[in-house]
Amino acid sequence: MDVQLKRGLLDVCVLSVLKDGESYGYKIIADLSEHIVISESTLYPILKRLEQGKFVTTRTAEHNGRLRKYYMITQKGKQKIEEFLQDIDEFFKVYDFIRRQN
Amino acid sequence: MDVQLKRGLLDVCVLSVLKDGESYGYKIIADLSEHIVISESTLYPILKRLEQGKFVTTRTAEHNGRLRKYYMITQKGKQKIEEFLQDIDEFFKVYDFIRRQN
DNA sequence: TCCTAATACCTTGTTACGCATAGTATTATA
DNA sequence: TATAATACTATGCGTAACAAGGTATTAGGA
Repeated sequence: MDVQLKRGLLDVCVLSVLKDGESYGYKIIADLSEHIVISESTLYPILKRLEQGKFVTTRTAEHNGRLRKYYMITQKGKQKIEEFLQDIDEFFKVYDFIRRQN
Repeated sequence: MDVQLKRGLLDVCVLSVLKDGESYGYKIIADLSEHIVISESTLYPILKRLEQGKFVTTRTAEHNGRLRKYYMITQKGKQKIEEFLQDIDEFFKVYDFIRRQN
């Protein structure tokens, strides 16, 4: 997908995955890959941002001798999804405008 | 609208306005303002990019003693709109994914 | 007459963010 | 024993929105 179009989606995509239950970096990429391509160097900064903004909380747990950082969506995170779903109406209206002559 | 969501739309919005006929900076802002907020410091770099990418051509003409730079969409510019309208399907699919739990 | 708004263009600097590349380390598998 | 998979992180680049500021002319109202 076009990079600029993705920018409006990636944060919410990650939150949306976490709404199904806690997850961790590597798995989020795998789960999202069916719907949108997201690389590690894109996801981890997003997760950091989301954590700093209190849209997610984290816990670190050992799994097969390796540390895994689990991310859980917060109430604020769920609200952000809701806001997105409301804001998107404006997007659709502009889309209709662009499509008007076709 | 959310800045990140806008990023996928602004270029195509400008091209879309020009598809109705040639126009100039100030008027493009006015015409678009019904649909999307775009400031001068956002539009003029966009117009420059579009011109460099041959999506628009320009002519400068005097109007009431002032110079106006008119922008006209090219075939390549019209193609870019078409590509957007095709790409947007992916966007909608991701949108459906985000909306799935609601 | 003077001032403000409107018209019309442009540049600079800041900030945000996607992503390629690279680095580290462990476990599973062929 | 080597390679793929798992798992996380940091650095640097390029793109783009936008606030702020600058220049210049014309129109209209006080």
